[in-house]
Amino acid sequence: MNTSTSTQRVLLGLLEQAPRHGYDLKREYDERFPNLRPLRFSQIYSTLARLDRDGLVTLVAEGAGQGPDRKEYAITDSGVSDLEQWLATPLPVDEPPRGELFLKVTLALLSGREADTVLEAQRAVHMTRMRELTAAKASAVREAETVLADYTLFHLEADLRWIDHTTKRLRGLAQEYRP
Amino acid sequence: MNTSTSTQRVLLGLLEQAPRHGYDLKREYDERFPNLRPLRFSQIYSTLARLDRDGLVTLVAEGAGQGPDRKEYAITDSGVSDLEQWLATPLPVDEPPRGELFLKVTLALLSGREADTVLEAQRAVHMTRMRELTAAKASAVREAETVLADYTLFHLEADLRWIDHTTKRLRGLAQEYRP
DNA sequence: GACTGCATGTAACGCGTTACATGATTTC
DNA sequence: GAAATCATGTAACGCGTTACATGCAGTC
Repeated sequence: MNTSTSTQRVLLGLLEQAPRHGYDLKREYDERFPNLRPLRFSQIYSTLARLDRDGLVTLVAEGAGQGPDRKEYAITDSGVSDLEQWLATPLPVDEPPRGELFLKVTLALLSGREADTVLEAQRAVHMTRMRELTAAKASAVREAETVLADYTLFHLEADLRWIDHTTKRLRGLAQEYRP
Repeated sequence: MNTSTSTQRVLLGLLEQAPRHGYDLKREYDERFPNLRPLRFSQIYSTLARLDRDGLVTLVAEGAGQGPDRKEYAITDSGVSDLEQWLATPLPVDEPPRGELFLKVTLALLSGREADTVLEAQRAVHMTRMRELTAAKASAVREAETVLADYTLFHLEADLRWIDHTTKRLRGLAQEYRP
């Protein structure tokens, strides 16, 4: 079962700590990962349903508890080994990039538009965002926040380097596309 | 109409050069962007159908030509302005990251597993991939290839920096998660 | 007659988003 | 009694993937 994604694994990881129902999972996710891509309720419930169907998770209690009916799920053995395997396997690094910025530049050049301004505009947005993030990082309370901010900052920097690098090569690229 | 994605825009961009049918679009994409995420036929056809439905593209000829029936599409005025707006608008840069590696480290720490080995394993994979890409870049024929390789290389480097950076902070993070 | 290449799709599924529906309990 | 919070979902859609279906034309 190597098909599931990191969303499924987060839920498995949280359920490994203790059985929980969907609402609690959502709250704990929001609390622990406020700066990661948010998870909606609907996504949590549908992901739980799939995990259940695939035997990585089991319904251990239903209807009990205060308030409306709740469904408490627990991780299964096969869920634990799935999680373990995920942790042990590095992220794939050989996937071809989406290259949205590259696409923009290429399509601009192909159609004889100004690719320069595309890169300049992106550069400005990146600079602004880096300043924001640097400020946010300085006032961060938890170390996890700064570590995550650094992740984004490093990649924004990588983009900036590429933007500058590519700006210098625009003439050569243009010739390649319109010979 | 700001909803469409870069896949839609690539097709629009190619169709702006000349009307084409799906099969040709696929071939031209493969030729021009062999190192980007591949587009399947099914995706091209369904994307074309959506573009048609949204008025960004129009069917200009059907059935004509040698071989089986073909459907030739042309970009519309509204398609051109969509493309232009896409080129003029920088990529959003304020979206929260997916942070898969961050998630792995966090979940490892939460469950008392070795987060160190997670980062080490990832580091090794990254190093290997960087060597491969550097070699590929050296033997690249087109400048577009090297520019795209640089994009990936810069981001692999950013990941590596983050991996090293985070490795040094593991103790602090661990304390934060298990107080 | 079989195979390859050309050309177009459909079906089913995964994952994600937005919007909506349903009820029960707690609080004012 | 109204409103907020708790808790669970469904429906419809977008985009992407894999697998499968169809049928024509030219080649061996």
